[in-house]
This record gives sequence, structure tokens and C-alpha cells, in this order.
Amino acid sequence: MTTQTSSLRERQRQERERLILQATSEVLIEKGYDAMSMEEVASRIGISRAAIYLHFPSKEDLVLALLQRGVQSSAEQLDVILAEASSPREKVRMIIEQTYGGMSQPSFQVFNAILHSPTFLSKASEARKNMQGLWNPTLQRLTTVLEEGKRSGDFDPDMPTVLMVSLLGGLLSPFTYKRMVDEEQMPLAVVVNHLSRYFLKGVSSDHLCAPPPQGKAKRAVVLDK
Amino acid sequence: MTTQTSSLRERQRQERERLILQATSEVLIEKGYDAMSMEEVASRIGISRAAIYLHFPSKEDLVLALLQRGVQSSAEQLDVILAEASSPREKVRMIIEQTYGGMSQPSFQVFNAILHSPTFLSKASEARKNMQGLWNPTLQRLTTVLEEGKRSGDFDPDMPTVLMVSLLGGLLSPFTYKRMVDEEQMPLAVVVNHLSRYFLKGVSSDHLCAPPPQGKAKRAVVLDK
Amino acid sequence: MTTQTSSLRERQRQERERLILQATSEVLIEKGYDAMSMEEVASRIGISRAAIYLHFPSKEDLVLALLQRGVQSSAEQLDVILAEASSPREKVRMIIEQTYGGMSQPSFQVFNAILHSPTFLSKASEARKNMQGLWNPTLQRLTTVLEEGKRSGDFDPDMPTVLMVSLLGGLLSPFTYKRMVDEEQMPLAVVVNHLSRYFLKGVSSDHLCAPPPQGKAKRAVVLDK
Amino acid sequence: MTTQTSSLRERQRQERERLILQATSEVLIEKGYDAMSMEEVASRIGISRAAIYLHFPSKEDLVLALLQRGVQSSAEQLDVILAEASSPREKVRMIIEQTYGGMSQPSFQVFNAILHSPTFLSKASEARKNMQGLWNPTLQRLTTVLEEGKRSGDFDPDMPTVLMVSLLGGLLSPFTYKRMVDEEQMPLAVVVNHLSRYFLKGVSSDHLCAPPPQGKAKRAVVLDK
DNA sequence: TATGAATGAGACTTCATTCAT
DNA sequence: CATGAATGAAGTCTCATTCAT
Repeated sequence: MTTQTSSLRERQRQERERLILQATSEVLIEKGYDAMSMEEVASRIGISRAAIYLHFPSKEDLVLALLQRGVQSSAEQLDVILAEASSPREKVRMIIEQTYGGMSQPSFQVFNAILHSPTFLSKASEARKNMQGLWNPTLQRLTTVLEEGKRSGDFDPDMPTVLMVSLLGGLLSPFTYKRMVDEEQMPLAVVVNHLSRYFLKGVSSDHLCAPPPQGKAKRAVVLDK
Repeated sequence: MTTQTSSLRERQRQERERLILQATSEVLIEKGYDAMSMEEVASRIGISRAAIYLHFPSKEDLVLALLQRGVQSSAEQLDVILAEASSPREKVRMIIEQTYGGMSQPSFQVFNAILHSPTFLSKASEARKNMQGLWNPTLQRLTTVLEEGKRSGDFDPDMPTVLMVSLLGGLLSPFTYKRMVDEEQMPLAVVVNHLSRYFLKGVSSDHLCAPPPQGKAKRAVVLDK
Repeated sequence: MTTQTSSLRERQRQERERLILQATSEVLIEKGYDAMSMEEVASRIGISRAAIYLHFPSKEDLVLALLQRGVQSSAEQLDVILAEASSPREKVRMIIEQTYGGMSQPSFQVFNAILHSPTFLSKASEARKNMQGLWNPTLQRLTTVLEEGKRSGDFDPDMPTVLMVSLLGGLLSPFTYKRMVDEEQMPLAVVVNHLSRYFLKGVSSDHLCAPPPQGKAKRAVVLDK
Repeated sequence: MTTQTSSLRERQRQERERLILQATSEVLIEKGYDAMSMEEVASRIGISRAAIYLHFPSKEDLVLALLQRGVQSSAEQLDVILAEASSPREKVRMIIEQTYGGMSQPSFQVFNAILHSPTFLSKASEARKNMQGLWNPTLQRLTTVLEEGKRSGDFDPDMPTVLMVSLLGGLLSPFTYKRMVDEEQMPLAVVVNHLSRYFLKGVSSDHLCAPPPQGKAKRAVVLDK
């Protein structure tokens, strides 16, 4: 009986946490970290500010928890892709597609909101809440895919993998999404298609593609013709 | 005599404004818009908070002024490149080089700090301080270069120019810079080189480059048409 | 039980609001709207500035609330008089008496402090906190009495009622009170007596009284007996 | 030559003071004492804030000077009336007429703005700038007229003169003016006529007019019928 | 457990006044 | 003489966080 009660309580507790995190996510996306107030989060789900503190010790931790769950679920999504897709190129394509498909879903925009909030970042790094480590699972998966592509000869082995990861990450920022899909009304599929080709061509091995200008080399001049 | 006095005053005034903007820039980069306080800006140059209001009517306007000057100087830098460089590819390469070379200079990081501050953006758009228009001069120049490249056959004519601009813009974000140069200690020239090749290959015309996805390649090509 | 708790909380809340309004009233009377600071109001009842904002969203609203309650209670007092007193003349007399009797009580001086603060008035009218409508209940009651007096032949039917109301209102300003009672040490009853006679004679029908510049005295004398 | 220069300078100085006072008057009427800023006064006449301090040592003194000149000129106007008009009743009528005629002129509204500003009054009385004495000349003249009327049998000898003065003063407040003339669009002459009759009847000797109810006396009841 | 109440710290902004030029 | 520059004090308001009930 105790266990039942306890597990009922526990379920209620988790449900409430879920609600809080969801509300946090909404406010975060709409207003950013600094303009997000505990009051607004609380009122959106009809509880009191203080109630939030029963679940999360501070604003900072609340947001961090949101981030952690998002990272975890994103890693799980990646795993699905990694298992399904056949070639590295295909995997990359699906990662882009998946990400852009879920762009309107909150999790990705949350990342963006948080990762560009110096206020949060400085607090979090002060408190050694190692933000760095948070991304490791995701980065690790991307790294794996890209290095696999290097070995298979699809991707340029001369480009450092860490840079490739960074470039792929940059591609996935919601900025381009907003600009193209929301403002320019470009169909999502078209955008995804362009982005995939762009990235894959950009990182492809040179023997697959004419080399770009090196420094201010002559070949560049030639190519320019 | 009046002119001398006047111009002396004027010079001092401009120097003072320059100092304020410089301090603003520093604090902005370090702490972001929300955590930047007028007090800190003032104390960094040894004046009182109120003195700032002698030059800029509000925190918002102060930051906006910083942004405007940055945009203007960046447009001027672009013009130099556009005049100097020979081919579109070369121009793009120099834009990347220039930007990354100046990345440690504040202006670019300032852009980033501001453009990711929802607090500032919402205030500024409320006040019709049209942030949108601010970028037009810069975007226009990039657009010109890229379309020139399309016509010359260097860049893929199927990719919308507005998307290319967005991609190039994304490349120039300080994120990659920080990660590669600051954290990974990669030499600046190497990073710039990789980035240029990556972008130029990514947007190059297809007849210069093997079509990207091989796995399910044909369908992709078909679809692309 | 819930109701008890709730009503206890509610009682405490109302008591707190009462205290705040009382302190506000005091400071307002002593220093006026502009010189009244939230800090002083708070410190008089030993709470923090921020606590006031738990009950009233701004200084302006705090003062407005004070005003509203004062207006309401003044309308209720008027209703008592209107129900009790027999004739219009008697009613007017009692209004004056009542008002002057309560003059040392804050409510009336508060009105004065607020209604002469351009700072408050302009803010309040900007925010459409229609100050105008506030007085309507009171003005309506005065209008009723005075028109009743006109119909009964007591008051001059040629004088616009709206002007009469204004004159009666002017009579009730704390200015005369302060000057006479506080400074000249005149007994309150004497002042009230004089004011009543003054106003009633001033607005009386001409057939009850000699027309002003030309003395048509005798009928008045007859009536006096 | 020195004298010429000096007197020229002196004239310029006085002219500038006049301008400052005029601007002060305008701002004072529009915004009240607290919301009146030295900056706005200065900018209305195109000089710098600091220039005002060359003529008046403080905001308080500036306003005080304005008040003094206003009082003086009002006393002079009164003198003209006192010399011209024949009877006390006639004099009172002209005072009312004169005042209301000049109501749109700044001086009277300035009085009102200042005399209802607790901020100014408390500062001024602290600094022993005896505001009290300021009014003496005016009050003295009114007192003279009213006592003359008492002796001539026109005014009620039982009403203390100081109270009469206060009532007359109250009548002249711009409040009634604004309400009637500005809002109700009543012709100025009509308002003045009503006010004069009201006041004169109100303070007239009892043998000229029916007595109002004494206390809650029976006679009142009789009269009410 | 959940909440209303309370707070302290801090932010932006305004303004009368002084001073060197 | 006039001014631009500078400031210190003050004021309103917000918010994350704590605590008694």
C-alpha cells in the first residue's frame, strides 16, 4: 500500500514536473532566459511560484533540467537515425531532415534560447554545472557519423572532424529555419534538400569535387575563369 | 575662435561617446544585453551613470547606436573587399577571412550578443527601431556577390540566393570561431581555409562537383529537378 | 476549514491593505502626491517597498484606490444625510456640517491633495483611469438635492445647477477649514453656521431675498420673523 | 558711457529675466511645480539650464520670484478697482469680474499651481521665505473693502471679515472657472454675474435677507414649507 | 504538500545643481 | 556672461528566493 501510495505520489510528482518543464519551455522560447519569470511559468499552469521550488531548487536548475531532458531525447532520436540509415551521407541527410522537421517543436528552440543567454551560461558555468558535458552525448554521435564518412571516402579527411561537427551544428540553428520557412515561406522539404546538398558537397572529399581556391592560389584564378 | 571651441567640444564629445560605446561593447560581449548594466558601463570609464544619458537617451538606444556604427563599418569593409577582389569566389573567401580576422574585434561579437537577446529585440521592435532595415546594406552586398557568382557559373543557380546569404551569414557566427580558435587552438588561417572551401564547395554549381547523395542518389537527383 | 483559512488570509490581506492605504493617506496629506515616496509609505507601517506592490500595482493605482474608497464612503455618508434630513436647505446644511466635522479626517484632505496634483492627474487621465467618472456619484447626489431645492422654491431657479454644485464643492475645500479652524482658532460650529448661511443666502430665490445690488429689504425682514 | 553700457546690460538682463519668468509661468501652469523642470523652462526660450541660475539661485527662488511679481501686479490691479468703483458691493463685483476676465491670463493660474504644491510650500516655508507675508498686501485690500461694506450696512457684520475674505478668495479659484467656462461653455459674463450675486447675497446683512436655518431649528422647518 | 506574503538587491531613469572653459 | 558636461541623490518598479501556515 505504501508503495502504491508512494508510486501514485511519484507519478503525480513527475506529471507536475512535466507540466512545469513544458511551461518553462514555452516561456523560454517566447521571451528568452532573462525575461522568463518564475511567476509566468507558474501562472501558465495555475500553480504558485513557490511550488516550482518544490521541484527545482532555482531558476537556473529548472532550465538546466529542461536542457538535460532535451539533450537526452535528442540523443535518442539520433540513435534511431544512426541505426536506420545506411550510409554516412544518408545519415547526415536524415539528421538535417529530422531536426528541421522538429524545428517547430520546442526542444530545439529551447536549446537556442538557452545557449545564447550569457546570463544563464555564466551562472551555470560558475556553478560548475558543466554545460560542456551536456552536449557530449550528442557531439559524440555526430562525430561518429562524420568519421565514418571520412573513412568511407565520402567526407574530406583533411577537415578536422571537430570542425565538421561545428559546421553541421551551425547548419541546424533555428536562425536559417526562421528566415527561410517562416519569413520566406519556403517549403520545408526544399530547404532541407538544399541544406543537405550544401553540407554534403561542402565536406565532400576533394576527388569528388573540384577543389576551391587555396589561399590566393593560381588554380583559384583558373577556376574563376 | 568659436569654431575652434566648438570643434574642440565636439571632438571631446565624440571621444566621450567613443569611450562609452567601447565600454558598452565590452560589457555586452562579456555579459550580454540583459546582464549589462549602465552602472558597469559607466564605471569602466570612470564616469557616472547619468553621464551616459547625456549622450544616449536610454540603454536601448545606446546599444542600438553601437549596432548602427558596427553595421556601417562592416558595410564599408565589405565595400573594400568588393572593390579589391577579382572573382566572386575570391570575394567570398576574403569576406570570410576578413570577418574571422576581425572576429576578436568586438563588432562582430556585439552583433551576436544583441541579435540573440530577445529582451532587446522585443523592445527595439516595439519602438519601431526597425532592426530589420539595419542589416539591409550588408545583406545587399552579400546578395550582389552571390548573384554575380551565380551568373559566372561558380555558384549553384538552383539554390535561392536568400538561402545562400543565410548560409554564409551562419558561417560567420562567432560560435564556430570560439569553438575552433579559442578552444581547439586551431590556427586562424587553417580555419578560414577550411571554411572557405566548405562554403564554396557547398554552393558550387553541380557540374563542378559530383552530386551529393550516392546512396539513394538517383532519386535525389531526380527530385532535385 | 478551507474557508476559515481562506477568510483568515483574506482578513489579514484586507487589514494590510487598510494599513497601506492609511499610511498612503497620511503621507499624501503631509507631502502631496509628488513628494510621497513608496519608501515612506512602506516604512511607516514597517514593511518593505516591494510589499506594497503585492497589493497595488503602481503608485498611481495605490492612490487611485485610496481615492475610490474615499469617494464611495463619502457617497454613503451623503446618502445617510439625504435620507435623514427633511428639506433641501436642511440637507445642504448637514452636508456642510458633516463635511467640516470630518475635515480633520483624512479622506477629504486626500481628495484635495490628489485633485491638485497635475502629475497624478495627467498620468491618471493618460491611463484612462477616468477621474471624471469618479466624482459622478457624489456630484449626482448634490445635483439632486439642489434641484429639489429649486423646485421647492428655496433655491434660485435661474442659477444653473451645475454652477451651484461647483460653488458648494468649492465651499467644502479644506482651504477655508485650515484657515479658519486651524489658524484663526474659530470654533468649528461657528464656521459651519456661517458657511451654511452664506451658501443658502447666496443661492436663495430672489423673492426670498432682496436682489443684490439694489436693496428691496422689507419682505426679507418680514420673513425673518 | 559706463552708465549707458550698464543700463543697456541692465535692460538686457531684465528682459531675460522676464523671458525666464514667462516660460516658468507657462510650464508651471501646464505641468505644475513638481513636473516643471529647469530644462523645459530653459529650452522654451532657447537658453541653457545653467543660464537660469545666473538670474535665480534655485528652482524654488525662481518660482518665488514669479509669485512675487504676480502678487504685486494683482495688488496694483486691485488698487485701480478700489479707486474707481463707488460702493463696496460694486467693488466686489468688479474684483470678481476682473479676476475672471484675467483668468485666462497666466498670473492667476500660476498662483493656483504654486499654492497647491506641497513640495514647494514645504520647501519655501522651511527656508523662511515667508509665503504668508506674500499675500498680505492682497488680503489687506480685500479686508478693507469688506469692512467698508460692513460699516455701510451692505455686508453682514456678524460674519468675521477674515472668513469673508476666505470665501471671496475661494470664489476666485480657477476651479470653478475651468468647470464652467471651459467645460460647460458658459459665457464668461454669465458666470461672473452669477458669482457676484451669489457672493453678495451670501454675505449680505440679515435684515436684507431671510435667515437660514439655525442649527436644526423649527423655524427652518417652517421656512422649508 | 502548497501557498500567499514578504523581502533585499538591483535596474533604469530623472533632475536640480555645480563647475571649468 | 553663457554653456556643456558632470554628478549624486532619489524614485519607481521587478524578481528570484525564503518562510510560516
